[in-house]
Amino acid sequence: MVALESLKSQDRLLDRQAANSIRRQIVNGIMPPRHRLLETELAGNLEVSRGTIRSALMQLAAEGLVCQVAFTKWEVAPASVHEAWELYTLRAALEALAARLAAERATPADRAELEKAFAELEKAAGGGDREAIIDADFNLHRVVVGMSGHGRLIQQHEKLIQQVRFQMTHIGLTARDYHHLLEDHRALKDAVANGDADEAARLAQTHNSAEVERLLAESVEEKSAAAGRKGPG
Amino acid sequence: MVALESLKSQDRLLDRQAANSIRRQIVNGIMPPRHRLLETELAGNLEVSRGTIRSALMQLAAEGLVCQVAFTKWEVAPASVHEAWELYTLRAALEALAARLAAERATPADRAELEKAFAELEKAAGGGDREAIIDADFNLHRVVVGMSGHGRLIQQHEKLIQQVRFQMTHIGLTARDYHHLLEDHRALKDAVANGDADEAARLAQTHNSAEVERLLAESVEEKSAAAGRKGPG
DNA sequence: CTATAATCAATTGTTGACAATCGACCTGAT
DNA sequence: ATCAGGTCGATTGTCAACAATTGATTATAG
Repeated sequence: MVALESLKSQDRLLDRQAANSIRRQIVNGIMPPRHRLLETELAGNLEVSRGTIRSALMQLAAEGLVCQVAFTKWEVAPASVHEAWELYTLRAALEALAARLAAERATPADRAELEKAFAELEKAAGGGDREAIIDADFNLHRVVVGMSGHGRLIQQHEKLIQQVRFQMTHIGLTARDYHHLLEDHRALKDAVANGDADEAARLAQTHNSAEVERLLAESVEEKSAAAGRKGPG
Repeated sequence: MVALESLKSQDRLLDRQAANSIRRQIVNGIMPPRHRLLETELAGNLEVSRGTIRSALMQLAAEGLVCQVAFTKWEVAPASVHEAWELYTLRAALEALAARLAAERATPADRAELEKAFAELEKAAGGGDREAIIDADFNLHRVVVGMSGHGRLIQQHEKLIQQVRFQMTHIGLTARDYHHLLEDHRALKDAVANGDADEAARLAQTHNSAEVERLLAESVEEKSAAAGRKGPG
């Protein structure tokens, strides 16, 4: 199965593989924001030509993980509260649409997959493994979006998720307490499964908006703390 | 001014210029949906190397105007009612968010630009030049989105608009009567200018949803007409 | 005549060399 | 000491040759 998957002609291409490798390093925080990327260095590390690396970097730029300054340099995208704000507002809008469509079109198979994804999240929350919870969380959202039957939405959302993960690891956005997290997702799941499109859209919207609020609150906190440290001293 | 614009290092790059050239041909309907693109041919026409063309095609693929089949071919994206449906639902979601943000953040300069864009639309509608009306329409939306101060939203929207134009020219989605079109936009403009965020979001949403409805209605019409022609004959 | 396998031309994928550009460094004048 | 200008190394942009893959064509066996 895995062997067959990896033979998809897309993943055989060297530039895709290179992009995957670099993407992993960015999303997992190995390459920090603003980290400079040298084509020659990457080409050496991954043992492909510069042209191939160039192609990979262009893909990552289209995904918003890398920035290009023409004739000058490539660098890992910046991380900031504003970037995170952009991502969450976009995410709220896209997931609201996805939830609405998913609720309208849910098939029995979809509902089963949704329940399974939620059960995984429940299990992870019970276990308390932070990384597992985050994965299960993202995966549940991915399932909902997948149910929308909206190709562009699915694609955009996937890109968005990668960017969110990147920002999360560097902005240090902490997860909410697991009880609220679980209940939020249960409500969303139920609305989608019951075909209540308006409610599903509303929940998806507010779920993400809540994250934005927390983000901005934390950033104000940090700012005032920083001001306190270096302010009237 | 134009000279300075064209010196922006981005537009100096050959692959960007090539992408712009090909994009124009796709969006203006010179290259029809599913039209095959040969790297060598394009390279010959535009007098650049194949590598440069390849880079341009990758950009256009990221914009959704071109599809790639690995090891096999490039072709212009397909046009269909489903594609158009995806674009309009996405557009409704993005423009609703943009309108909300624009209403919340509008500055006097923004409001002036908005009024100007609306005046242009009014003038075009009075003139009756179809192409001019479409341009002014898109431009008004562009201004609203620009007011959002949301970089990713602006970028996504621009890509979306290009795809919409492409689908429009091939699906043959006709413009609504100018009176309704104008009043819709006036209402949106006023809501944004008055800072009524909820109303602005609602209007942006419904304005686009109405287009989807018309699109689907027309397509059903066509289908039944086609069925009638070849059906019980 | 059909189905299967081998062949081949057309096309895309990858590479290394060459050209253009930029920013840092150095120089020298005011 | 500061700032304008020039030089140079490092890096990105572009190209043309080479390799790999594909789908169509042809040959061949049943």
